Amino acid sequence: MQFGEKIKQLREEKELLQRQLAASLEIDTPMYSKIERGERKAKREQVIALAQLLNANEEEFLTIWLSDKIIENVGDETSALAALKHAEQELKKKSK
Amino acid sequence: MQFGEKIKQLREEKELLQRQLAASLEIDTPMYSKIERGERKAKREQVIALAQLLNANEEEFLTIWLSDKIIENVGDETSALAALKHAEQELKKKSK
DNA sequence: TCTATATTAGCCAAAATTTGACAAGTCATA
DNA sequence: TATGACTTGTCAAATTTTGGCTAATATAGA
Repeated sequence: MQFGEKIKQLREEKELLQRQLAASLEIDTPMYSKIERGERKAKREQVIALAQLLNANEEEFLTIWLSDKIIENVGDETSALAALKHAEQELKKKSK
Repeated sequence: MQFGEKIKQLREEKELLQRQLAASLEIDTPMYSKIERGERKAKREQVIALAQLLNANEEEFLTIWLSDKIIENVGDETSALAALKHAEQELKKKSK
């Protein structure tokens, strides 16, 4: 599940309109539409705002949103999976 | 192990100078130095060229290099690890 | 010390990417 | 047709990245 799908799903469950969420985020509707379709990426604060507006878990939202960014920049490299695993190891090192 | 450390290690084992590799890559020495220290990131073709120049495995080089990019853009998010795992799952879906 | 060579630090402008906004488009429904 | 919801396309402004230059620092040998 990607971020755009996620917020679309929740928005529809709550029967909200794009323009309502757009207004809350202080962006225009086309921009919100693009975020929902993954054509543009939300900024961190917007992710947080959306979690609140949609009564969702902020951590989960950030996780999915970050995951989108990661996938976007590994592109279609064949070594993508190996790189992800390598990155995990490096991250664990860093946190120690 | 990050990309910069890796090429530095191999370069020193082979007793090559930064300026020699820089020349092969057609960049100046300061730029090469920055790549080695991770201050700048190499471009894909440079990674491949370096693998050849240092008799190293191209796939491995690309993996480490990609991993650097990933780590750079997850920044210091607390959800970084979870995002990596999530991204792995999404990637696996995509490849199916 | 003096010199030469290797490496690093800082800076800047050009190039590339991202961003936000707008106008106009489609689609469905009354 | 008319309206409301959403999408598409385009554009310039803003931001980021890039490449390369100059100067600083370090290191080793004469």
